[in-house]
Amino acid sequence: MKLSPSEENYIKSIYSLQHKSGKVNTNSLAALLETSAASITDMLKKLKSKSLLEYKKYYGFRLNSAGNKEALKIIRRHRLWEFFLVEKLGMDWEKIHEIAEELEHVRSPELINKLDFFLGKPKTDPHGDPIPDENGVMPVMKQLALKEFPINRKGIVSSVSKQTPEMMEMLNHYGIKIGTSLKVLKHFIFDGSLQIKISRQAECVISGIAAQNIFVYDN
Amino acid sequence: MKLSPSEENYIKSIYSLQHKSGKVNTNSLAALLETSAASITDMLKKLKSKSLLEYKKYYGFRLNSAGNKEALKIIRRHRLWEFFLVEKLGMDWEKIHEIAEELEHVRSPELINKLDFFLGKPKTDPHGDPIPDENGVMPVMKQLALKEFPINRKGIVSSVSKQTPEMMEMLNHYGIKIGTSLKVLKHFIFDGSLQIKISRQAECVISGIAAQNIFVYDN
DNA sequence: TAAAATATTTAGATTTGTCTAAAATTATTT
DNA sequence: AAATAATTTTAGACAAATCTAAATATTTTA
Repeated sequence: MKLSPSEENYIKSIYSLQHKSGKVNTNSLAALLETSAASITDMLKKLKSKSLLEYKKYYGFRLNSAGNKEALKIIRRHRLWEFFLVEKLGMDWEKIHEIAEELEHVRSPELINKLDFFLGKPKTDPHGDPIPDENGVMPVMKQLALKEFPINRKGIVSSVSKQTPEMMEMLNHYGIKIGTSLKVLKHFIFDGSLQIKISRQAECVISGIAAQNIFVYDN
Repeated sequence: MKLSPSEENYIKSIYSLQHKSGKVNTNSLAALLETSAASITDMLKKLKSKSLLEYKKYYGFRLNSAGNKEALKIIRRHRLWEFFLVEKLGMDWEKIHEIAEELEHVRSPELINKLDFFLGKPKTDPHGDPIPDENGVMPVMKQLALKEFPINRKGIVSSVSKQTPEMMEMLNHYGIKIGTSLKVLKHFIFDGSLQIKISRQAECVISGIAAQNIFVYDN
């Protein structure tokens, strides 16, 4: 199946809307892709004709299993390149997405599998999002809000809900990054705050609100 | 200056024809790009309107200094990616060109400069072709046919003239690759053959014809 | 349940890069 | 130098991906 960069972007965005917000419709997709609703309709017809999409006029649409497979390939490429850009080239988190958007459209499977190997077959990208393997299988890792994480169990920070500058400032203060290892020591019922131990640092206290927005893998 | 992948491919090909064969005309460019002469004319007008090209109808065309600069940027990206594909991912020589053709169109300067640094600022790509630096300057390295290389001086194999399977078979037999370090020990006048010492191997003899087609950097 | 609001699709145009076939220009040959 | 050959350009068409504006369908609301 040959796909143009544009077709790939639509597939990826449909996949993303299906999984993040559940609801996918012409307008939300147009908003995400910053294009017109008319363009969405045009492309839906095209993707349907390529058998990647179920689509009925006015009724709705959704990726079929072939479309899902393609989406997972694109996501795999995107996330592996993001990992490369951060871990090997040392680029900043904020700058990598745009570049990975371009690199992801290079469709050589051999390239991607060798890149995967070179990077040490990472399970997650720098944002903590899982990287599908070469069969399109997402590694399933139980991910919990730090707030819900059991006491005295070692966890690995997997993602944060909003990557605002304010959030980044706070994480920076605590010395928390994706991949940071930590433990919850105690919950204070009074204000919902938590006492935690971050690896190689002294114990500290973090607010309940913060702990709701930091996600951790069981480990 | 924003350039589409297609425009970049034209610029690169014009540069290549100008430097390799000297003569650039509509038909030779059409042959190289595997497209029609009419398409060439169309693009020449466009590149002229973008002030990258001098062009007079029926008369001829050539990159101006802005066009040359763009060409060198594209070549830099291409060769750095080729180096990456071979040296970091371990891909085969034959497969890398096609992939680098795609990667080269990702135009982020920060990406390319970080990649350059990550790769150790290589001077040449896996084929031995020089990689322009970030100012668009080609590293000038004196390159000589092995046949003409002075006796008892250390040289680095920089390129081979024809990359035919026959040539590759022979190079493989001798254990010669791009980057291989060697010395010429003796010239046999009788048949033009040379006795050479390849690093970490026993001395051996190579024919004059072979030695005319293997190029070496002074070192 | 009509009317109004919202969402989606169609119709027709535009841009980019390409094509073929014909016309124009330049080069070569007799 | 005229005829022929080769090269280059133009004219007009096409496909992909987009757009705006109008038409159509669905949903909400009063």
